[in-house]
Amino acid sequence: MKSKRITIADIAQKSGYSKTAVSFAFNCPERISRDAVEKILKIAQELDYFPDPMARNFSLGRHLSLGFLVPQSFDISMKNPHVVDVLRGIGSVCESYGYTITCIPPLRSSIAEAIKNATVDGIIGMGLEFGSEVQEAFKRRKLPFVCIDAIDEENVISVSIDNKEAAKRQMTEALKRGHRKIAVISLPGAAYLSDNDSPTVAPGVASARNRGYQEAEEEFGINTPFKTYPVLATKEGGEEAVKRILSDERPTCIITMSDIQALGAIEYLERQGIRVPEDVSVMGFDGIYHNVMGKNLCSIDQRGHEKGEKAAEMLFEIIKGNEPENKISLIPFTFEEGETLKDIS
Amino acid sequence: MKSKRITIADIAQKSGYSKTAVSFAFNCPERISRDAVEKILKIAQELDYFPDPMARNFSLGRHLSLGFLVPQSFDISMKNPHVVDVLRGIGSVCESYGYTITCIPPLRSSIAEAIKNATVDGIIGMGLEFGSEVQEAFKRRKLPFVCIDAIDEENVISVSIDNKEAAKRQMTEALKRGHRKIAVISLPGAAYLSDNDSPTVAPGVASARNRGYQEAEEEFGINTPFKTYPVLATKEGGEEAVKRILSDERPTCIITMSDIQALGAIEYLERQGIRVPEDVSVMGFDGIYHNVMGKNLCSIDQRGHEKGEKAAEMLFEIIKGNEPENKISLIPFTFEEGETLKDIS
DNA sequence: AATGGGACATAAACTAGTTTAGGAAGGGAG
DNA sequence: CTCCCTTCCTAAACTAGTTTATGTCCCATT
Repeated sequence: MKSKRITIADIAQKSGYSKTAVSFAFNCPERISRDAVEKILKIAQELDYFPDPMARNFSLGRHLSLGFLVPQSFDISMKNPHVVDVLRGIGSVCESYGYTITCIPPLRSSIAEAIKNATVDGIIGMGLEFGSEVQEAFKRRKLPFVCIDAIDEENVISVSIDNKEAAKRQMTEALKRGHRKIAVISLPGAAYLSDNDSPTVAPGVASARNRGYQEAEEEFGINTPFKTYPVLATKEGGEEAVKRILSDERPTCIITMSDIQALGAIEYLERQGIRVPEDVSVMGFDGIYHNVMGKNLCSIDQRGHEKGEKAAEMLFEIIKGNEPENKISLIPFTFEEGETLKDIS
Repeated sequence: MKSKRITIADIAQKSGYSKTAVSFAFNCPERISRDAVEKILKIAQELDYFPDPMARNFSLGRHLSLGFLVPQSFDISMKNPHVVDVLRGIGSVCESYGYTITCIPPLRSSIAEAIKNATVDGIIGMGLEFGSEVQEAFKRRKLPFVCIDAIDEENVISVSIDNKEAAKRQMTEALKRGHRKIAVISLPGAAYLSDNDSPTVAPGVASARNRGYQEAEEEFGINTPFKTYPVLATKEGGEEAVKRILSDERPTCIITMSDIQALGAIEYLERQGIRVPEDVSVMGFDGIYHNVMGKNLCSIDQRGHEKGEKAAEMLFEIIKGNEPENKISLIPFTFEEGETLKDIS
């Protein structure tokens, strides 16, 4: 007794018209007599029929959806407001195009598997490792693709800020204020692979930023290099990194690669009775928290929303068939003054 | 010269096997000789072929994606961390099922249109108005459907906290601390339609909460009713409401229906030199901000993540064909003490 | 030699729409 | 009366896969 679903053929039969006529009644009523349209729609109404959008999209060779490939598990990714900001930017563009946004988490722990199964017109990746399986998956699917935060990667259309310059600015601001003992809370995974680790892996934002930090130190003539503590871009990551930092020599300034790490760091420090910025300065990165524990967070604003918007717009261009003239699109960043960075000079 | 895409038929031809064999090679290699599988996969590799997931899903009558129907525009919705929290919960369940999450914004400003075009196996709606077109759209699409925050609505499978009780608790805590001049920052849209406004519209969370506020007042024998200021659940909404509140008689306590409204309210108040809680107390609702301007925000924690998880799990049950025994699933809430609510008794 | 079973392969139908190419009918012009 | 042009409509092919029902071949039993 499983009620087979009603199709265009049923409506055609009941109405005495052809499938073509029914299709036209829904999609281009002007190509058919007013009379026929009315009859067909009436019968459709009676039978609670509505054209199946998947069959429709399949037939038309489209999906009406853009994919957002999240770097880690969905749960972790969405805990980072910067990722949410980017998604929001993507979403607002999709909305204006009448597209949905498909959030694509790793499938069976594999990003490549997820790409292979994605039913979308194009994909925006963020913080992606370009391992060979991922490249292979994109190659086979022939899916238009834009990457956020994948500078330095050849042949990838990407959107990001100038991470090296932003990091250089961050470090410079700390050095200008007299800080010399500086710890860096960094990012995990591909992000800290150096350029020559593997030719198929993108160096990622972290190594670009590390170069920026180095350049700043060089300009100040400093040769005691900063120490890095790579952790996930989560509050817990920030806490964990601070624990490790405190078990080493205490720095005067902690530079983080993510506001949410800075949040975790500051909360942990204050719980330990270490005041920010009186005892330790902290700098964020992202520009998503203007206020942390009652203090304005000093940070780099990298306009997540704009990054998302730009990536989505570029992707729509590619889907339309227009290759963008420049592969790398740089979004301007700004340095955000804040109370969490103290002048100790 | 438009290169037609490679299909299973091309691989069948080149390999000398049938379409069936190619299909089996990818999906159930054990049903075909080892030899055939190898040959077919080799040719597929050479031609950069991979089965089209949309055609696959279409053929199998599934989508491998759950829809998340956002209440307002995507941009506004995602600015509210509570919505993000819910989405995160949905996403983590989808991820474990190997599903993607399709975020569905209104299509051409119409939620009904969006539903009609959604290519998903089921939909989770949040804060939805059940206007007749929306009901009609669901009826026609025969899509499994779970609604978050739609208590009181008959025949809808829903997940929420007990909004009336939560609000009653909120108001009671304010009254217990001696507050008598109380302003309520409420929610917009369907949310403040009373029960008899229209039979096709869900009364929504706001009216349930209003009943809770009233009950609390009655228990305290108060007959000067609280005044409500309905605005969007955004920071800007909170600011706007406070402006209006301040142009009326200044209350001793502002109860909001959303933490993000509370955030906007507190920031605006402090910018005006009005201290929280010394001059005015503020209560949030959601339990997403533990810290606002250096103060612990007093709020109701409604476990957005759990709401999302529960809704997704129920939806997967329905998709499997198991109707849930109880239509309404209540998630427990907790009252969060905080420094923004002062005892003035 | 006939029978049975397992392994392997495939033709054809099926998913639910869109679209192309063309046919039939009717009306107006030459 | 013929020709042509609309208007209205439809058969059949097309989207790219899966699946059912069947068939063939080969080998081991009776």
